[in-house]
This record gives sequence, structure tokens and C-alpha cells, in this order.
Amino acid sequence: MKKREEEILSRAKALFSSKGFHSLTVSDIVNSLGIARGTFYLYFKNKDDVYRRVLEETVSEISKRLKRLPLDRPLEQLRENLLSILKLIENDRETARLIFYHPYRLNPEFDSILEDFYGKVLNLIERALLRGMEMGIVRECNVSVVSRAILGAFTEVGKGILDGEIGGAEEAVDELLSFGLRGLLEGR
Amino acid sequence: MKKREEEILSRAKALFSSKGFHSLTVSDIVNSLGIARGTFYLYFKNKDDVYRRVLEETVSEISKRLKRLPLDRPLEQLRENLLSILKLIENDRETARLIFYHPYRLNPEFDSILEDFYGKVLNLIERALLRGMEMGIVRECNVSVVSRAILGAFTEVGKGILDGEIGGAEEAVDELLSFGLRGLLEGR
Amino acid sequence: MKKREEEILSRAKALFSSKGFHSLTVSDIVNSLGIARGTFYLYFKNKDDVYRRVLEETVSEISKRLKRLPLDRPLEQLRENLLSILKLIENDRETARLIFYHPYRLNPEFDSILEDFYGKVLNLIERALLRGMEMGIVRECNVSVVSRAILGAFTEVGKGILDGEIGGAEEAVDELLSFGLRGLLEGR
Amino acid sequence: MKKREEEILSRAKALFSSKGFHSLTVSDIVNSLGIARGTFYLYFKNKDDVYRRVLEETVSEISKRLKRLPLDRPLEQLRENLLSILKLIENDRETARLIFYHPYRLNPEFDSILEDFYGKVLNLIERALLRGMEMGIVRECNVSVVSRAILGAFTEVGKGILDGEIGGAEEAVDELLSFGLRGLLEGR
DNA sequence: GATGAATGAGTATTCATTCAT
DNA sequence: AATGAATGAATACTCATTCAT
Repeated sequence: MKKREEEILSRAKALFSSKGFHSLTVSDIVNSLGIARGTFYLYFKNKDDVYRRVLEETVSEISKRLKRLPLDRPLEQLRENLLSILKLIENDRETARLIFYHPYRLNPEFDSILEDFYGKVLNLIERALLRGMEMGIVRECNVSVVSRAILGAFTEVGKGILDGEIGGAEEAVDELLSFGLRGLLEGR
Repeated sequence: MKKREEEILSRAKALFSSKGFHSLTVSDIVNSLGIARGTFYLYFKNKDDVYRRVLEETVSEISKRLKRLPLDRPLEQLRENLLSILKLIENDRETARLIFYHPYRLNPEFDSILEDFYGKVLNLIERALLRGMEMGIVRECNVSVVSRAILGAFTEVGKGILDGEIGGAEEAVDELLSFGLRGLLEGR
Repeated sequence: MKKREEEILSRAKALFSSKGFHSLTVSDIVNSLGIARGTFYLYFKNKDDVYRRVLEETVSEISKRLKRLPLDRPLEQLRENLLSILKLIENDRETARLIFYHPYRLNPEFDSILEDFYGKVLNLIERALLRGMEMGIVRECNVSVVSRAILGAFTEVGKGILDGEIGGAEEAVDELLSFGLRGLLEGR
Repeated sequence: MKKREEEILSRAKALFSSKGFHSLTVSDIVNSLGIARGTFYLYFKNKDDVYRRVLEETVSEISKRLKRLPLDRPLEQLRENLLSILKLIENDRETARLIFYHPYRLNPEFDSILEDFYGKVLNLIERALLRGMEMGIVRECNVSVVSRAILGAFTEVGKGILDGEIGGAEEAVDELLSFGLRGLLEGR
């Protein structure tokens, strides 16, 4: 990827993150960089094209943090995975905002990117659940429902961190794990 | 509310739900109803105004289903609340799509409506948790984190139902309750 | 003229005077009176029609104050005429504003009304000048230019009174007469 | 100022002058130039913006002709000033129409431009009168009233020239000066 | 590679006027 | 006489995209 292309992409990411897709104009991007409008179109087919690229990059950045859980010490590995992403949210709010505030149904291509991502995450969770059952660690359950519940619990806590309503990633992870593993009932 | 106003509002709700805020034009609404453009503006100040009204109505419709949990038999009451909303999602996808696919950050007023709603729901959950602890039913936990986790688990399952990925509201509710109350660990 | 017609005309006059032709809508008029939009059109063909009527009434009200100068004591009669109109401006600013701030070139019919009026006034002045010359009171001059100069001097002073920049009608009249009759040069 | 900007401004001036503010649309301007609607908005914020610019330019063009009267031979200098402006009116009716037929009370900003201009002219006249009194050339008078009378006499004669009712600028100036200096009374 | 002037399709909104009741 | 819901023509303005230099 050429230097100029990276420049535009990175600035576009920052601007899309702070202003949202619709309020950000191509003019905003080129003015912010001090380049000509035509230059933008040398590197990107159109506005949707940059946004797609921004989304792809963002999703891939998060995906890199998701490591397949190895067999030994699965809980520690799980904790690490979750923590790594909550810390990303905490430290790189630009990225987090792009994912959490993506405006669905503008362009099916955009939605696919996020759906694919969430699909993969769900798949990961489902396989982990099934493996857990095989190993006798996880009780029998409807994996389709439970995997979604886990995903939702996690992302909502992520939003809480992004919005500054939840303080620390470390504590949040432990609480999440307790909740997911032990449930809420007292005295068990 | 006048008949014509209701007509427009109801059609706008259907159209916003299926096309999203941006792709739906005022022309779409009036053409769909076979009325003049000016008639629309007799009843609504502008496009944002209808969308706001649609959101408000939608949120209030869901809110009506949320009943405060009474003291006796709290679990049955909880199950009923959850089921009622999942069934709403299952049967009135129009309403569900509006809530789940709302494009944030177009207009702060819109966002406030949903934020207020989610805020109230979170508050409900937090108070239920605290009450549960007082009663010795619920174990000690960080209510701020856990309430978000519960909200997220629930809404994500709701999305699964909306998207047809999760079959029945009844089964989903039971699974959700098991997950939240007992957790996932085997043999406890 | 029917009572309702007068009601509308009088309210329209007040509103046109304060808001100007373009910013005043037919809705403003009917809302201000608490009547239906259709009622307005029972008495007036359209918006231009009311404005024309308002202009006509206004012009005729001023015209009534303009009395032909009689032969004896012409200066006292002139002073009375001028004073009467400046006092009208001073006391009925609604009327004065309509005349002074009429937006030319919206509708030729409107302009005709004022042009006819000013034409008559110019004619009056011209004939007075010619008569004055016959009588040996007024020196020889180009009546076409001088009559306009007199008209302009008078109306501009009228605007000064309307805008509150010139204090009293009495003093203004005397000053105007001195200026027109004796000129500005010292020691003559 | 860029060439295109000047092109639009100049065409807009001609069109505003002949059609008036309201009947002239932005489409009229761009169609008349054979350019795209968007091009207009590259150079002007909106319709009011061009009109403001046209007014400013027009007023400044006239202001350039108003020279401070020097001490020696004040009457000749005065005559020159007046003549210069009447000739402008005679030869550049476009400019004259813009000033004389400006529709007040559409936009306070517009009115300010003309009020500032007339204010400056009044100030010029007032100071000239006061200086004349100091020098013993001008008799004692109420400068506030008389300066307005002078302004009015002059502008009304200007309108007469614009409308073709008064023939020549030269003769008009001499008549105006006689009127203002000597008054109308015979035999003095 | 880079520029930026020009494009024009697309949309929201206003308001005078009509007409069935 | 009076109503007021409905009409729809008219216009301003935005912004992604192109292309000649």
C-alpha cells in the first residue's frame, strides 16, 4: 500500500470514527489532509470504497487479537482473549466506535463485513462450547442461543467501557467470566 | 392524534423499518400513501420529526411490556417479561428492526430516545440485582458490569430471533435464564 | 364593505406594515384573526389582492390630507398641508411604513398605485410652482426638476420622522419651508 | 477575485437589477451563464450572499465618486460631486436601479449596507453644512432636518433621471444648486 | 502523480390556493 | 358564510464524482 493511500485511509478512519459515515464528506477528508479532491479518487474508487477499507482494516485489527483457544488451560486463554479486546476498546476508542456505531443498511457490502466478523466470533464461541461439553467442563445447553448470549454480554460490556461507564478492563473481564461460568445464583 | 397523522406515522414506521433512515425520502412516504408532499408537512415538521415520532412510539410500545418485578415468585415474573419482549420481536419485526438497526449519531435527539430507553432498562436490571442480593438469592457481584452483560445477552438473543437464526422465543428464554442464573460450568 | 372584510383588511394592513410583503403569509393573517384560510378567500381574490387594497386605502388616506392650495395666504395653507402629513407619519407609523417601505417591482399593479399617487403630488407641486411664478412670488425655474427636489426633500424628512431621527413635525415643517423658500445661503 | 466569480457577480448584478430580488432565482443566474447549479455555490454561499455582494459592490462604486469637498471653491467642487453621480445614474441605470429599488426588510444585512451608505452621505452633508456656517457662507439652520432635505431632493432628482423624466444631468445639477442655495422666492 | 474547477442529480421544504363539507 | 384538510408547483441547496491541465 502506497504512503499516500495509507495517509488517506488513516485520516478517513479517524474522521469516520468521530463524525460517522453520513456527516463526513469527501471534502472533509481532503481538506483535513490538504490534498486535492482528485487525489482522493486516485486511491479510492469512491466514498463507500474508503469506508469499506476502513471497516475491513478495523475488523482485521480486532480479529488478530482473537486466538484459537488451546486445549490446556482453556480458561486462562479465554481470559486473555477477552482482556486483550477490552483493552483495545479502552485504548483505541477510534476503532471501537467504528465497530459499535456502524450504521447498518447503508450498503450491504458494509454490513457483510461486520456480519462476517460477528459470524466468525459466534463460530468460535460455539466450537468452544461444544469442545467444553466434550471435555465435560461445560454443561449441556443450546449452543446457538448461548453463544449469542455470550457475544452480547461481552459486546455490551465493551460498549460500557467505550462510553466510560465501566471503569477497568481487568475487573470487567473477571466479572464477565464469573457471570458466564457460575451464573448469578447464590450458594452453589 | 388525527387519522391522517396516524396513517402517515404508521406508513413511515413501516418504511423506515424496511429501508432505513437515509434511503427513505419524504417522497417515498407520500407516494406510498398517494398523498401530496404538502400534506406530509401539515402533520410533521420535517423528516427528522417523523423519525423521532416513530422512534418514540416504538420505544414506548416496548416499554409497556416491561413490568416491574413483584416480590413473590420473581423468577416467573422475570421469565414472563423476557418472553413478552422476545415474542414482540418475533411477531413485530418492523418494530424490532427499528430498535436494533437505529443509525446512531445522525441526530442527538434520536440517540437520546434510545439511550433513555436502554438507561431505564439497565436501571431496572440493576435494581433487580440489588434486591436479589438483599434477599440472598443473588450472589455478590459488580452490578454495573453484570447488568450490562445481562442486557447484552438478552438483546443479542433478540437479534438472533429477529434474523431468524434462533427458532423459538420460549426455548430461548429458558436457555437465557439458565445461562444467567446457573452459568455454564458443569456439575454444580 | 362588510364587517369581516374590514376586519381582514385592517389586520392585513397592520401585518404587512410590520413584516413586509414577502415575510407575511396568508396563514399569518388568518391565524392572527382566528379565522379559516378559506374565509380569507371569500373576501379577497388572493394575497396580491389584499396588499393592493391595503395600498389603495393607505394612499387614499394620505391623499385626503392634501388640499388644493387656495389663492389667498398660500404659504399658510402650504404649511398646513405639509404639517398635516408629517403629523400623520408621526402618529400613524403603520401607514407611513407601508408607503416608505413598499417593495417595488413585485407586481406592476402595486407600483402603479404609488406612482399614481406620487404623480399626483408632483402635479400638485408643479401647478403650485407655475401659479407662484404667474403671481410673481416664485422665481423662474425648471419646474420638472424643482418639483422633484421638493418632493424628495419632503419625503426624506418624513422618513427621518418615521425613523425617530427627527424630533417634531412642527419644527421640521418650518425648517423645510425656510430651506425651500430662502435656500441656504447666508445674508440675502 | 476569480474570473468565474466575477462573471457570476456581474451577471447577477444585471439580473437582480432588471428582475428584482425575489423574481430572480439561482436557476435564472446559472442558466443565463450556461453553468451548473453547483458552480454557483462554489463561489457564493447562497442567494442572499450574491445579492449582498452585488449591493456592496454597487454602493462602493458610488462611494468612490463622493469626494470630500476641499476648502477652496467649495461650490464648484460640490457641483462636480453631484454631477458625477447624476451622470452615473444616467449612464449606468443598472447600478442606479439596484440602489433605488432595493426591497427593504428582506434581510437586515442588506438594509444595513444601504443604511450605512446613506448614513455616510448624510454625515458628509451635515459636516459640509456646519463648515459652511463656520465660514459664514451658510445661514443658521437645523442641520439634521436640512441635511435630510438635501439628500431627499438629490435622490428624487436622481430617480427622475433614471426614469427618463428629467432630461440632462448638467441642467438638473444647476437647478438643484439654485434651489438649495437660493430657494424659490422671487426677488432676493 | 496531483490538481481543483465544474458538474448535476437528488431532496427537503414552503406556501398560495382550492373545494368538499 | 365559514371551514380547514389537501394540494403541488416552485426553489434552494448539497455533495459525490469527473476530467482537462
